[in-house]
Amino acid sequence: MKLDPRHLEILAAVVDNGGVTEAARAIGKSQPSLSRTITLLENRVDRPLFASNKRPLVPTEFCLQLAAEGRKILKANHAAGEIVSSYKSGRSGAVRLAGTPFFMDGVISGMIATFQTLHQDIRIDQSYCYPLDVFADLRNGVLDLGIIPIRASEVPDDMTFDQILRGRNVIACRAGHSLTRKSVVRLNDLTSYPWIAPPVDSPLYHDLRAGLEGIGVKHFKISFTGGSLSAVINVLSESDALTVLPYSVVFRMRPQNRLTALSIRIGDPERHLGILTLTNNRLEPAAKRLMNYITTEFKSLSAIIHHHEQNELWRK
Amino acid sequence: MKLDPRHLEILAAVVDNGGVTEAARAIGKSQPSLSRTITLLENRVDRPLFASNKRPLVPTEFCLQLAAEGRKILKANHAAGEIVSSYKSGRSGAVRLAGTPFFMDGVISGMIATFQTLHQDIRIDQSYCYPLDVFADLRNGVLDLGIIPIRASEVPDDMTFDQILRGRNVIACRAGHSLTRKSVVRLNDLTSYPWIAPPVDSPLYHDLRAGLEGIGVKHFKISFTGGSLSAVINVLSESDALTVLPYSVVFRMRPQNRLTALSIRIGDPERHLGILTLTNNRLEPAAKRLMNYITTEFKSLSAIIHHHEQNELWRK
DNA sequence: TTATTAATATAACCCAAAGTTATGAAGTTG
DNA sequence: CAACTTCATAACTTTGGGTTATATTAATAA
Repeated sequence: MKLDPRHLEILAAVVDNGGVTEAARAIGKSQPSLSRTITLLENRVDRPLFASNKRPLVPTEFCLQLAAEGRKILKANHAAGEIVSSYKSGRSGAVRLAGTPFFMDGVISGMIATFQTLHQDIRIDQSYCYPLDVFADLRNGVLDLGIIPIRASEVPDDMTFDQILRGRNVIACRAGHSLTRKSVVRLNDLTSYPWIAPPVDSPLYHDLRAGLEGIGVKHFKISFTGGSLSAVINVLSESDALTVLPYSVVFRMRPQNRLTALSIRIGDPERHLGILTLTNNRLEPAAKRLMNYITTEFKSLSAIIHHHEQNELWRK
Repeated sequence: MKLDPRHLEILAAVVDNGGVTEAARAIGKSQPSLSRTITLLENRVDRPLFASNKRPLVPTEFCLQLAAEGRKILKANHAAGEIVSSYKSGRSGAVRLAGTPFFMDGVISGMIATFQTLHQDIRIDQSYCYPLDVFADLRNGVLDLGIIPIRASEVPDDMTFDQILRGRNVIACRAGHSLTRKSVVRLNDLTSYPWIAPPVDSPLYHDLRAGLEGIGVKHFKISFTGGSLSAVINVLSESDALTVLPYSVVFRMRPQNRLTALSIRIGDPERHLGILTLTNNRLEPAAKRLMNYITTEFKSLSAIIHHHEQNELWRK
């Protein structure tokens, strides 16, 4: 005997409200509607649900048992509604984001941490990849947000790019490096130190080569390559090696006092950090929330960096 | 956000069966029907339930959460179905029956006890009343079965009477009463003992008066009246008093060896014990079951009584 | 009993949607 | 890329839930 779960819901409402009139008011339907549903259900189960000829409807034992099941259905259905609105409002959900490793580890992961203290029910799946992979993953739907440095002209037609930070790479070295004491850094200074290279397929690596060549540096020795940001930082801070890093990453590590940036800009000044999304793929509210959060965080980060530059770095 | 519980049921089925095709087979509907339900639900919740462009349908996190609720609904609904078929088959239910107190206590209650060991899920609401009340209670639906002694001509038009035992009242006294040793009981013998009268509004009381007057007894002293069967039995067995009881009641108490019946029939030979029901009121299967049980029990009781009469009582 | 009141049942209608079959489109697999 | 499987769409029918208006009926008061 297969029943309509809606009928059981209504039955529960009628029993719990002591009659069809009240129940109708309670669930926002008309009295005749409920009345007929009850009759229909009675026919289905081939048995009366309420004592006949009683005006404050008095449920039979049988009816009470069914109503109990109806109550369970009502409860589960309500829970489902809660889930939906929780996702709708972005209180729950899952966001899949990916980005270049050094940015992710150096800046984004910290932001994600604070974001998650605010939204425990939003799950974040973070992965690392370079622009070309981000394009592919966004397109086949395994990714919601991509955080990458890119030139405006490189943004594919089907994607939207929201810039969050002006791109700027710097040459980084350990705090207290002898180069930091020089007021002017010459090319010779750069080539005399070993270099740590980011992963070879990363934009940073490209910037390293192109940037150094751009300022006339042709030959330089690479002492270490690959690995994660923390590996690079470790090597960098324990040696006199140089590397190229996004300035924001260096800036964020300022409190640790392990590295510093030389006042030499390097890399493509047209490439900026931003969030890449599929234009036609309406974002989950949760993803939108995270995106907004990161955007505003970067706004204040930019402001602080700007302020800092005015007061300290360039005054040196 | 109010969802259709049927949609959640179907969602659960699809998730649990790994696709619409299998789910459709499982719940006995067409594949397009489920497919469209899913799309409809997706529109309602304004969010995809399955990853797009995947052929063995892969549910989203969100979908899984909703499906979990759907599973609860499915379960409750199934339980409701079980309740219905349990009532349908008469395995569960409630039976309200009433009858004259002495019959109920003396015969019926014992039968109910054994019936309930067979059907624990059938609740029995027993009460006591006399024919006129039984008529009324059957009519206003507070009673399913009435077990009363009645003449065929007295059965109301709207009721059905199924005889279960030929009526016969006897004069009862304690076992070992001096009257039992007399081969012939004369009127004088009857009037010289005190009488215990059943409740004044009972048929038995009427039988007592009418019966004694019928055989010429005009004056007799009543030493005790009212109370329940057990009170009457107690008084009867501790004294030399006489009373009128249904023979079946006396017979059933035979094993206790507390009372015995004199070989004098008394009362209305046209009035028989039977089960009274409303003709147009289809009985609950549970009630029908109890009715059948009582009927067959009485059949064997009659047979035993008959056998017993042939061999013992009337041979004295 | 009868009149009043409140609750429920019925009627007649409309429309959303569930069910169907037939068919098209899109992944998956060899 | 061809074959296969699985899902989506189209077009149509039918069920039944929603509505308002109205009739019944039970409880209550007079």
